[in-house]
Amino acid sequence: MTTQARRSKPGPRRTLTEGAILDAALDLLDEGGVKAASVRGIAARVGVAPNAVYTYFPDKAAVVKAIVEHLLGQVDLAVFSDRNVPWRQRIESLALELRERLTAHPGAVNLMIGGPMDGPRALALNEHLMETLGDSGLGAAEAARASYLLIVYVFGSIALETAEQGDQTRGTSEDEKIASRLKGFSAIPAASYPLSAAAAPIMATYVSTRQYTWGLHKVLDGLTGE
Amino acid sequence: MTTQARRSKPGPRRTLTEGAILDAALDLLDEGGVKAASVRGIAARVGVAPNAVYTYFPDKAAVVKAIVEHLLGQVDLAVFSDRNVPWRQRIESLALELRERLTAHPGAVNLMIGGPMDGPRALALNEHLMETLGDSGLGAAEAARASYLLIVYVFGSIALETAEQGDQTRGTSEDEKIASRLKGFSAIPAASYPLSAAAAPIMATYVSTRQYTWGLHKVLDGLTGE
DNA sequence: GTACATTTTGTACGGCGTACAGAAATAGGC
DNA sequence: GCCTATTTCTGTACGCCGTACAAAATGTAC
Repeated sequence: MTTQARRSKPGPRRTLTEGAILDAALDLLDEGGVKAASVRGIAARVGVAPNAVYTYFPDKAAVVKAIVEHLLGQVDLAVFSDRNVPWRQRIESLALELRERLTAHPGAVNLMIGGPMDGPRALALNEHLMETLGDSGLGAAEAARASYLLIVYVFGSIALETAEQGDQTRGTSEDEKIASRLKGFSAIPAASYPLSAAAAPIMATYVSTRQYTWGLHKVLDGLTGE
Repeated sequence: MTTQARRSKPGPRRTLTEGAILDAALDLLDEGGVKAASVRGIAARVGVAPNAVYTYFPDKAAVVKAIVEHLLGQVDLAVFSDRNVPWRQRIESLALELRERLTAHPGAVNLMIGGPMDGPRALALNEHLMETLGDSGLGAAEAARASYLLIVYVFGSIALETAEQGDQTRGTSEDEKIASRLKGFSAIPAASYPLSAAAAPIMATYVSTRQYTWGLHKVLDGLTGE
């Protein structure tokens, strides 16, 4: 160890870290939605000139990618790897965990869907899903297709859920959201859309954990042929 | 008809129509992605000053909403209402039609997911799905939940599909897209992600019609408890 | 101490959505 | 057939965005 790998670069020490930038970006995302998470906004929050951000990330797309990876990295896949737990339950727990992490930052899921999810964390998630589905007795090819179906369901659900809520303040409880939706649905003309008007109380609950798990169960039922 | 309802307003005649603006916006969306579909770009294409667009739409969000409705309006739901056709097949045909219409304009589905889909066309789609699922023997509440599950699947699939393709030129065939994806997957380190590396040929086909219908069948299987 | 690599800032460019005021064009009331 | 009210479109401008470029400040290695 004659060569000190660290402490090698010349120039002033950095005043920030990538993590601090990502944290600031997430805060802004939570407070003001996607439009608030601008490079200039991030820089202002961490107390630095706008272009200083480009020392840490080549462009804004890289920041977005890093946020996505950061969020995916927050879910500890090892927790859902206990083979003593039935595979269906492991998948359900993971799906619920993902929903919780991502709905905590509305607008974040839109960032994910904006570009390809090809980072290492996304890959690890894919790997984990295929591994778990392998335990279900599915062959390798079927497990792969099935894991993509699950990814579509999870991210599609969350994306639609946050989209339907628009810019609604984040602090509201699930019951409040449902009540607010139901109120909006009262404007549906029953003459033109009788089934929708009648189903308004159900449609209001589309953004609930119950609907999420209900749909997940149907998907899993379809996968296991039952 | 003594009262001419039309030809009533003062002021110069309009030089454009809402439709012309939407067509221009869709063209730009196809050619240059979401960023190209700017108000200024649209105005330039139809040969008008940027702010003239605001005569037809109150703001850009309204234009986006109109595009979404325009696209949804392109699918003629009546075609999928023939009760002589089994309900599963009707849903499958509709799902395929939606995918075709929306993947024809990559970036458009991101616009849909960006905000709530509460326009009349979206409502009509929901109504149609609930009606069709009613034919399957599901109760009203289950049919409502099931239709949302289908919407999540359809729009989630298309959103992920267009996202994974990034800014890939639109003209490429499905086979070319798959080949390109497979090439990219060869970079997956088999040591860290053995299952994913091995499943690369399957994962490459995630963006295919086959995967889309495969997943749809699984969802429908889950819905019918088989 | 000097040379060099690196971080941060100041400034600037082009593009965005859109607000505002004014000019041109058209309808209805007299 | 003028007058007035209303509407459409343009010119201009503001504040925001992402980011390129050059210079200043700061650190390491020789």
